[in-house]
Amino acid sequence: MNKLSRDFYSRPTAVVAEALLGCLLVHRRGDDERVGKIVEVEAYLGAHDLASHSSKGVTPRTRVMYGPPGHAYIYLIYGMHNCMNVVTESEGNGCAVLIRALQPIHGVHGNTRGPGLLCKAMGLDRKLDGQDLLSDTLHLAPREEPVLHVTHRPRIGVGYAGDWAGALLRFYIAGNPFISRK
DNA sequence: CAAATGATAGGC
DNA sequence: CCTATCATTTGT
Repeated sequence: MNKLSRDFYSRPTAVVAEALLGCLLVHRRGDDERVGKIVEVEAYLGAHDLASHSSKGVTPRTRVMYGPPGHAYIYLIYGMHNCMNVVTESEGNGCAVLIRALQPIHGVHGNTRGPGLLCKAMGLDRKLDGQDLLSDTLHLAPREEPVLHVTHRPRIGVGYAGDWAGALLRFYIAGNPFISRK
């Protein structure tokens, strides 16, 4: 199966974020298998990161984020779009990596340039919130080719986060045509 | 630039 | 209970 291991996720969030670039996201429902290559991510740190949902502490919504690593944190944003994250570090830390864009590999139809769009194209929604990423239903697989150059930028849409708004925690594969924005 | 659209968190 | 806000997308 070649899934990324629990240990892969149990590392500092920014390290995991960069390591996820080029890896494959696999969602299986019955006969339907959809695979996309991760080309853009953002790291969300723990309670001290004002851009992170975990800065509100443990709530019904952030429960999964504060749970053990290697699980999916999927939430509804703006009443209409789902966003998928991967929980990192260790239980109680509230860290995760937002997947922002994919390059379609197999069985994926539609636009995957943006966190809401890729969830729609991959068939991901909140029913998968808390899903174990070592499962067959939803998991990640190692990159098949090395990622040569990574670009670092401030995260998108977090202008409310004060000093954290400018942190260079958005990473993408330089030159990849499936990035959500320049 | 503004609307769509509903869950969430915080205030009262 | 009430309401401002929101890790977005789409159309004008």
